[in-house]
Amino acid sequence: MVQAAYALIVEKGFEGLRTREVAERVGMNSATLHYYFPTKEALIQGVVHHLMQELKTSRTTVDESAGALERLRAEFADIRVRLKEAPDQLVVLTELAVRAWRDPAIAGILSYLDQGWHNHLVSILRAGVVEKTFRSDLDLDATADSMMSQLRGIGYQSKLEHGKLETLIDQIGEQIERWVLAPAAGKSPRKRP
Amino acid sequence: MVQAAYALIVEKGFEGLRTREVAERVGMNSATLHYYFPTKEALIQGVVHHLMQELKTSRTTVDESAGALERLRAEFADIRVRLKEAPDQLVVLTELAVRAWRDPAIAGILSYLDQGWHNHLVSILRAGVVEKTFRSDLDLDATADSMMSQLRGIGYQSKLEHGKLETLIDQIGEQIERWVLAPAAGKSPRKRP
Amino acid sequence: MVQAAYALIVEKGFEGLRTREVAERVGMNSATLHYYFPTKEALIQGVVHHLMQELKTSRTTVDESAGALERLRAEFADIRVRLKEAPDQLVVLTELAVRAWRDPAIAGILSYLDQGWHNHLVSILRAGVVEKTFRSDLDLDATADSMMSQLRGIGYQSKLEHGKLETLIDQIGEQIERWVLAPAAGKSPRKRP
Amino acid sequence: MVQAAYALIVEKGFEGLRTREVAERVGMNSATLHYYFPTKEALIQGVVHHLMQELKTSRTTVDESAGALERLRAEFADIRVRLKEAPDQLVVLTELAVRAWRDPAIAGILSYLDQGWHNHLVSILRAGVVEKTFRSDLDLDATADSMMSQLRGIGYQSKLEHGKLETLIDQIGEQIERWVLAPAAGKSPRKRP
DNA sequence: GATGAATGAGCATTCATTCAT
DNA sequence: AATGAATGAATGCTCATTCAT
Repeated sequence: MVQAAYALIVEKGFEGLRTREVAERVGMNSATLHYYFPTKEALIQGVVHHLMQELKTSRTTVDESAGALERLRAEFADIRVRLKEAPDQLVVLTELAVRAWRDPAIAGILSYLDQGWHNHLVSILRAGVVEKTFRSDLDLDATADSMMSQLRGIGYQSKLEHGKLETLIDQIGEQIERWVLAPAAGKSPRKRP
Repeated sequence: MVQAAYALIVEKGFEGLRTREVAERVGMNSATLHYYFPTKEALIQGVVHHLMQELKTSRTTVDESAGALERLRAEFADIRVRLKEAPDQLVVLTELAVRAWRDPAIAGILSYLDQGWHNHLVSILRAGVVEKTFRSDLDLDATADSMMSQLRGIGYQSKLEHGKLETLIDQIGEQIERWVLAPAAGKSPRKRP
Repeated sequence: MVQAAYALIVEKGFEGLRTREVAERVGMNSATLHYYFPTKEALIQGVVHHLMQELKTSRTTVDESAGALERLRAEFADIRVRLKEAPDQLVVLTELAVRAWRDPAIAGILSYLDQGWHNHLVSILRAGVVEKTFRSDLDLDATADSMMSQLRGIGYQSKLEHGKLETLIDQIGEQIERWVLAPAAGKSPRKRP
Repeated sequence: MVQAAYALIVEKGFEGLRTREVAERVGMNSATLHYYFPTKEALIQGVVHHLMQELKTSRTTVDESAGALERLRAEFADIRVRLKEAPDQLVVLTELAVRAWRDPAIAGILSYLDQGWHNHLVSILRAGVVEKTFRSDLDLDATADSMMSQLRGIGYQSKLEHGKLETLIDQIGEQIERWVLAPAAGKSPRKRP
């Protein structure tokens, strides 16, 4: 039900979301749909919450004991996996982001999500600074924000052909690493094992 | 007329665009509007072309003789100026980008625009490499793409408060410069092997 | 159950009567309501019968041995009391009267009620004529009908402020008495003791 | 258009008024109806104003120079004529009166109408007192109100068979005259010349 | 060129009623 | 007896588009 709506949004966008069609896909009367979601808005909220759940469960697992760099790379890996296996998430998220411009309810939810992401990134960066893997003069908040913006930029293009996206992520990942890493003495830190 | 539609899209998004309201704002009958733009799609095309024109005329002027770095910085300056003086352009552009996912006509136009932008960036980067300001091993296409993605990521947030956006651009600008610049002789920490 | 419907009709009229809301107020499922009243019409019938019961039990008590004038005045007193203590009855009755125009079932019930009222009034009037308190040339049926019409007129305004209604009843009561009473020799018949 | 709605209300009451059906009767698309009356409420307002117009134009004409009694009788004659020739007016008016209980907009219009009627009656009564046709101790306001209530009571029964209504009006008319007229010296005031 | 009027196809939502449990 | 879930048939209203003038 929520998933039918979800799929429909992926296909036709919020603009093309029709309660009738959602009901039809689930194989129920449109009145029945309204029995569960009294209003279209409520249905959308359902979709939003569904998406939130999916976004919260990260796609990649890292040891808590892992180093900051590894955890940072995991972030990129996460996006990479999502882009490949569940690009729909990014699609809906983007539609949501645009809709949030005019819908305070969605804006609220999204900003809550962003806050969590921001904090998560900051904690990684801070850990990196502490363990001296990352530059000591790193502006944690600003760097987290710029990372988010860059990753978002990628997400916004989730309909691109996959190959191009891979290259994009790699390049931006490297760029960020180069930005973040402490200048190592003698050997290059940015080589991947 | 096109401008009224443009303004309406900024205010309410594509979803909230009504031919009647556009006509009303111009002070004409909605039938008259349909005389000029036989279909809503045509009107949107008009808006798209209008936007294209505005996007093409860059907001910052640089000497043709300027160095590559200067020209690169001008790109960022351009976004910064737009974000301040004409954020509407970015708003509509973003809406358009999302709509392009399902509308091949718009997708075509946008990809044409992107092509132009890509080529422009590549030419800057190539110049930088030639004049040895930029790294000689730079992947021109990939770097141009990543720049575009990053700048787009910023544009997508054009409704953010202006202060935060400034910081964002600065940070990303610096990041890209660090990525692109040739290692100065002797003490560059960001050296590639 | 019937009372919940009754109350709802008072609040929102027949137009605003929803089976779901009735069930809700009784604290039961709307399906259960339909178990007892298979149709909305049936529920309304229930309300009608409930109202009939309440209307039949007069609000004022008079000795059977009382004089015709006294019994006539009791009729007015009855309305006056109802208007004060149970205006809802008149409200529902009025709604019902209007509905009866198109609903023969209700029309039947109401006309039965009217018949009873008519006969009751006629019996009072006849008694008055017999005991010579009332004019001998009184047209019993016509007078009863006109009384009913006048009292109904009052009932139809049961949402008026109470003070005005009191005055109205008094005035009309006096008027009817003046009409009905036999011309007394020498003194004015319309003075109340 | 308004007339179709008017007719529909007469037939099925406000409860049975459907914009679609109104449009259908006029032979137009229901969207066209909404072009003229953007909302159902607006359509009803149209009906109300139409009715007001019809109610204002009295059905009987009396010389301005006529005596108070004659003018009073004209009032009754007016109702009698309406009841015969345009009972619909009374039907709709009654529906309106009931609806006014919950709809302030209609309540306002109706109370405005009542005010006019009240003033009109008072002016007749006052004239009668001045010319000494009517009792000098007449409470003008109260009498006007009671007359209105009584006439309304008749209107509320406008679906009755015509014969009964005639009798009703006559009886109540006589009653009111008896109430209002100054006691003539020597002969009964209720005899009609 | 311009417009008032008209319209078809839809849309979210409502509501009395039904049905399996 | 009771109920959660389901449903068909509306219902008021919207909107891009068309058409006669």
